[in-house]
Amino acid sequence: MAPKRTTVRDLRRQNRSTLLSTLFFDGPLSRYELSRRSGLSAATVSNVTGELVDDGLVVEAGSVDSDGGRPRVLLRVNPAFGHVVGVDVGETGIKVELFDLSLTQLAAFDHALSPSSPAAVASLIASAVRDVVTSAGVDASTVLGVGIGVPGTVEQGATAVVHAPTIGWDGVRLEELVADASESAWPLYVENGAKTQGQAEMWFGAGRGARHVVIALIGSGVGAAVVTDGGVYRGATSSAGEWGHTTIMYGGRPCRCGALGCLEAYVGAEGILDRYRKARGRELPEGDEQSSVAALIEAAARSKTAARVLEETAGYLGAGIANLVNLFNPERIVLGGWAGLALGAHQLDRIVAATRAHALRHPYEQISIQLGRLGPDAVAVGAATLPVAALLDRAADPRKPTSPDLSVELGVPERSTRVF
Amino acid sequence: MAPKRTTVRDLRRQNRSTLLSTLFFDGPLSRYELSRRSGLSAATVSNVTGELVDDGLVVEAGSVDSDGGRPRVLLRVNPAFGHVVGVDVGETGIKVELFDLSLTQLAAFDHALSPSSPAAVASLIASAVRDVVTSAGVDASTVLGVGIGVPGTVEQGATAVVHAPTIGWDGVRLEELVADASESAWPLYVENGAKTQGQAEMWFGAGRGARHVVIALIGSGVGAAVVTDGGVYRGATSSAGEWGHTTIMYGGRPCRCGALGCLEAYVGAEGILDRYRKARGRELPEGDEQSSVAALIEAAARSKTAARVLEETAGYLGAGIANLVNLFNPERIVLGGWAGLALGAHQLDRIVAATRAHALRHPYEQISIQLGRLGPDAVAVGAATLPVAALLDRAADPRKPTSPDLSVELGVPERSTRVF
DNA sequence: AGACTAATTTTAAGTCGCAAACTAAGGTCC
DNA sequence: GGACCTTAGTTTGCGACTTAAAATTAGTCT
Repeated sequence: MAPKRTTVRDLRRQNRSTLLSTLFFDGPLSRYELSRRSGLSAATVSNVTGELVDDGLVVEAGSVDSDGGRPRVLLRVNPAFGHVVGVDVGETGIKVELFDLSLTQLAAFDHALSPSSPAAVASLIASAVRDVVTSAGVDASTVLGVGIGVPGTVEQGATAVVHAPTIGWDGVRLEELVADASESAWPLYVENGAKTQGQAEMWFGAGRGARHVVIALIGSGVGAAVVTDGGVYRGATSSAGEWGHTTIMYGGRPCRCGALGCLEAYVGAEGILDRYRKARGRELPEGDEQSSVAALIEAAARSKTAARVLEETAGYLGAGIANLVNLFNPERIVLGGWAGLALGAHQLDRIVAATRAHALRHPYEQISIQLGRLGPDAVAVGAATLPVAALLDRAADPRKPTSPDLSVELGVPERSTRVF
Repeated sequence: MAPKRTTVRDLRRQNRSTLLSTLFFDGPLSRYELSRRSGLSAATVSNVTGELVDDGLVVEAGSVDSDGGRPRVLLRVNPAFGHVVGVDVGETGIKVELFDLSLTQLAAFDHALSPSSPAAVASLIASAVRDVVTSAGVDASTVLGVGIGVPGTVEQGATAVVHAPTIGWDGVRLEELVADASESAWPLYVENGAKTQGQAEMWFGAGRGARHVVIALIGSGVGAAVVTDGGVYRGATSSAGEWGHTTIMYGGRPCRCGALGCLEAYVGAEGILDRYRKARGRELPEGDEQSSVAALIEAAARSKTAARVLEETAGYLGAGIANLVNLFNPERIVLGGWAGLALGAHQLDRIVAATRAHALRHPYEQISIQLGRLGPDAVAVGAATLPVAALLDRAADPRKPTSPDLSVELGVPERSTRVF
């Protein structure tokens, strides 16, 4: 409630952050160009970049002719300033990947995960992170933080609390568990996997350049990451964006969440296959969800039943997307997730048509609907962006608190929420 | 795209704004208390408030004993610093109200409005504003701005463009039309009526103190104002929050927007009455929508049909609210609009139960569902808050551009978007 | 009246960004 | 090859800002 005070020190912090972020996203730039883009005077740019270079965050990267004058010296974020780790906790396994600051992958580990206690998962995460760091020959002290994407909602507070019904977690203090299981005191960032995947699409995929985007993710379940004004929208307790459990057919099919008529019950892989099974009147061939959905799409070329199920799916999905369009008025919709990409590849026209039929004309005219561009590693990459976002936001090593006294006074360790 | 530069001047502006806003919302406060709340040093508070007093924005307001020391001098926003006008453009008439800076109503005019051209409406607005100002004996030069709430979406840009299908407006540049029809050059703020009403509930009604709120408005149509992080959410082109036209029953009742199964077709007054008509099998007695809905609610005590229609309505409405809960994860839902208040008064328990049935447990547990507290003037009051918000945001007379050169350079006149 | 307390104001110091002057590093022209 | 131009980046001097500490002000208590 207390409005945040603004001191003269925040100026510099903010300008550091602005310049560092610009360098990060828009590649090597000269000081001159930085001045032009940020509106800051050349003098200030010179000062601030000087500091950033002294701190090792930024390095010079060659120079470029300048139409008959002193050549411009290019600056860029130092990829070797530090490393970040992204963890994707899935329902059947965990992925751990190590990146440098430019999010170039240096090493990756996969671990199968049989259902086990949160503490066991936490200690697996801790040891896998340590392994991936040592296996890449990276000095542990250069790791700036570890981002963890989990399949459930994450309450951000003094410590992150995870609710993930699909893996039986309810109120798991994952951040504490992992910290206890680790020897190193790397900052941990726990976030919903759909949100980390969305962030990855924003930074490196189909969301680049836009400020209002909804990334719709369809796999076995259905979720969404809502980006408003360039930042992932979290709501009051970080569980915003539960698109899969919005009602699209009042009184309709039962959903695994217990309610009736959720979107997920119609367009989630499980829902699609179940509808196909019913329409077909007999069991599907054996196989996991991904291959069954692929088989369904392939069958649509010959089978009227399969084609009709897919058409209906496109209709439901379009209506669901239209709801997002009407409520959030984004400039772009990104359709992702393995099932979303599969459906999109064969039914995008139909999906778009159904969206148009259900959305209001004005917000509909603003959007473009695109397929996601990132592969199955997007959750881990997105998780790894979390410590990077903290770095860009503070323009300083995220491991050192800006002002220890203040954070004690506030009671809650400050954590970045803006990401872009 | 260009990140905003921050200069040392912005510091003072921001601190002025912080202190002025604190005084506005939290009533008379001493400098000492301001220092405590803002975190600013006593010296800065003294400096800044001194300026604000010199500028006439703030006045002293008595003093309070201080347990045996120098008494605290209370400060408050000067209600007489200026006046603001709120206009509610409805489908059947316009309301124009004049307020002082503390949003105390000084005068009000109502005009019936038969369907007429946008230009005619604009000139009626212009003359009604002039009339209400002169009739209250207020000096025209003290009017800080005019807020206009309209029944449609408003694209905010260089000039506001209104799309309001219910009154036949499509792409009306209302701001320009009103400016042309006025002699005075008061700043105009055009905004969707649901959003202004939501803002009124946030400042003075059931939304006070919360930062993530959805104000659901049910009248003849259905809309919502979504407040995220204390500010009204607008989306990419300001048409966010079109809750009424989200699909809740795929393939269901036709809606006046042309789509099938919109929430509005089920819980908007028109939709309710139409469903009642069909359930009853014969025409309803003559009467306008408001009295017909009142009659329906009254009939529910005796008539099973009427009771069932209301129950069903509560069910649909609860599912619609649950969608808002799942997507936005607010801390509070405010149910408003004349039909919303009428339904809420008699069916709140049922609505809450239906919401619980359709929402995910975690976000559901965060919310409280309340009835709106403001009456039919809320749209006009909310419209009048727009120039006040601009004043608080800039902590300076909103009629004078902060820096004319800069706004020319930017191409677009800066307009406040944060409101709280 | 004098001591004491607590709210403001004044003062001195340090930070910040900016405009203008200045330096660096290259090219062009003769 | 040297005078001169062009463009990039740095240094300098200045005004604006916040802060901590000291001073002042305005009451209460004995």
